[in-house]
Amino acid sequence: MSISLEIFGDRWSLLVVRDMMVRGLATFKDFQESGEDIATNILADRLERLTDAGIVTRESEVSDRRRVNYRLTEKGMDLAPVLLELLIWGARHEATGAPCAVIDQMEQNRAAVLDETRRRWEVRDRTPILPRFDEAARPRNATGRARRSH
Amino acid sequence: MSISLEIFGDRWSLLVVRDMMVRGLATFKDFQESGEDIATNILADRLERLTDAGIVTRESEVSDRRRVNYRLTEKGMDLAPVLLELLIWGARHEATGAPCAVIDQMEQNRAAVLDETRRRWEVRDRTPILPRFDEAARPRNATGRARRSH
DNA sequence: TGCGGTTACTTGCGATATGCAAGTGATCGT
DNA sequence: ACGATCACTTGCATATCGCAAGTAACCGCA
Repeated sequence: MSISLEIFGDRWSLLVVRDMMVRGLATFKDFQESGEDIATNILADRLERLTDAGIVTRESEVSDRRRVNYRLTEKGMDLAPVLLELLIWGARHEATGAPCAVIDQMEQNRAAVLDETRRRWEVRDRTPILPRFDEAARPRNATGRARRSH
Repeated sequence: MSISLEIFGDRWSLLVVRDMMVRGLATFKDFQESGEDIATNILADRLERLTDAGIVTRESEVSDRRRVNYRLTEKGMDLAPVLLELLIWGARHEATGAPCAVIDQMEQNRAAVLDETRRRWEVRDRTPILPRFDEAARPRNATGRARRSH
């Protein structure tokens, strides 16, 4: 597991994987615009490392050769249980803006959530499983913008 | 979950938690001697952050006041499922030295493993659940020592 | 009561990684 | 042919890491 942490031992790698898995992000631009505020050089570096580690693959689109699509590999998809547990933990302990009902339901149907996630991956269905609850764009606080301190 | 990664988004934090949970490490010295090769300043920093985050508590021993015991909180223990899944993932994909049989068995008895882990925590039983499979001290390679490159 | 050893840390400092802003080159639509 | 788009680089300031050495509180023992 120490080896795993040499891959994921930073703030961005797992986040990138999660965003691919549950939010359907696939291109460099997707990540830039995702609201995660990741610097472009870091993003490039993390995508490279993840491909080197065999967790994602790079496939450039035939219809538009500027475009590169990143896709999780089998190995990457096998991280789904880890991410699910981390999501549940975060929701329970860290005040992510995720509605309790949604989390409770995921917690009681772990297997179903994982199955559905995998099914979408197999079919290349990129519609997000989860929206962005956390950090910004919360429903019930007035400003919604300009929260930068942490 | 991005919030979780602000806590665990580094190479050591999760490792410290894991070592407390499954190897029964509790003191500063335990970690220094654990073979993880973590620098003392980093260790001090991570232990402080983890206590600040409410994941471990610091309790100085009454019989020997030099000694400080770190212990996982409830919140820290709730990371057990995450760590278990990460362990399983690593064993499957990253050639840790863990025997397949052990992993298979854990995978099929997730709930039992988690129950046992929690029981030991409640009873303050610190005998390790898992030894160190990974990295050093592998049984079947001749040298065993002097492996520093990565 | 003094003294060496133990425990849990700091401190200093060079090396590495991060984050921002700006730039580059290939490709596309018109 | 030209401006826009996409996927990155590059330069540079700042933050974090990691090693080695040092320190302060405390313990056991003479």
